[in-house]
Amino acid sequence: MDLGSVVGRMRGRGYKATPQRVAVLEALGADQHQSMEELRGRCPEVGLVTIYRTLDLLGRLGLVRRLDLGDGPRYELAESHHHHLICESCGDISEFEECPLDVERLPLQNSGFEASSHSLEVYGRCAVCQ
Amino acid sequence: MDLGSVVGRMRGRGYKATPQRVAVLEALGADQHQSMEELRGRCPEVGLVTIYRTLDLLGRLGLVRRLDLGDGPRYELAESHHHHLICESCGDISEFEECPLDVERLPLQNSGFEASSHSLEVYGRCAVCQ
DNA sequence: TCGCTAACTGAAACTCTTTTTCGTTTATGA
DNA sequence: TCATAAACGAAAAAGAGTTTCAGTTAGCGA
Repeated sequence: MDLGSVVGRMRGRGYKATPQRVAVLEALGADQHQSMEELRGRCPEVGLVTIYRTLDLLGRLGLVRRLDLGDGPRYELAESHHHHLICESCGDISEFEECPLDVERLPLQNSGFEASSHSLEVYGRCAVCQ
Repeated sequence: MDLGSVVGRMRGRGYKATPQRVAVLEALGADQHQSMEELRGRCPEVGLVTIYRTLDLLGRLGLVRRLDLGDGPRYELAESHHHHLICESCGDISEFEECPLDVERLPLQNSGFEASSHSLEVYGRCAVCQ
């Protein structure tokens, strides 16, 4: 999803496409699963409060996902569905695309639960740390 | 794993099995994925600082797992390996035992990553909220 | 069983992250 | 261009978690 369509989607729902919001979106697009500190560094002209509010808004619009991989919250664009390999030794995070989930084995039929998304993290030791 | 063996394991590593630590362990055993607030309610005689320190110690011993399911951290005994269905509407959390992961499809061979554990959460709407 | 000591506890103070408040500014539609 | 609801940001507040430190205790050895 490109920036233009995101801006259009925001306007369509009655939200203003301010320069600050666009800056946060661009910061989010620059890398995967960034911490607040990293995001701040990518848009230093935007006030801290505004970053928090923008992430909240984008989250409610379904455009941004909030992760918690062990060391504080991280944020990523929701379009990038992937999973994480987290090294418990050095903290490095890498991602993989293919979803190793066997949907048939999810206990959804009997429970009446309707799944909309999921999150999978694999913890262990990366190649460097072994 | 029963309380006795946990106490034995702690002593064996040079840690003392104090009444406070036992109380936290019993509180953990009372329910799944509890918040700090719930744990506090289950062992009100233990100081807040000691609960944090005990959870940290038990985590390092591999006896307790820390979860983050969207609303702050939660804690559970590591012995109970299961996954979570989280209702985004009412916040209810239920768990299921069977692991729907297709290990063959995990990209571990080529990456050199050595997995030791994983965490899977499915988000959606529970039967009641639909 | 007793006493020693390293380990442990908890109240208070502190740090860090996130949220709220409120006066000012601005994107957008008419 | 103008009006105005929405948004911004600085400061203050709230909240979660950590550190400090003086007093207490579990567990070992005698």
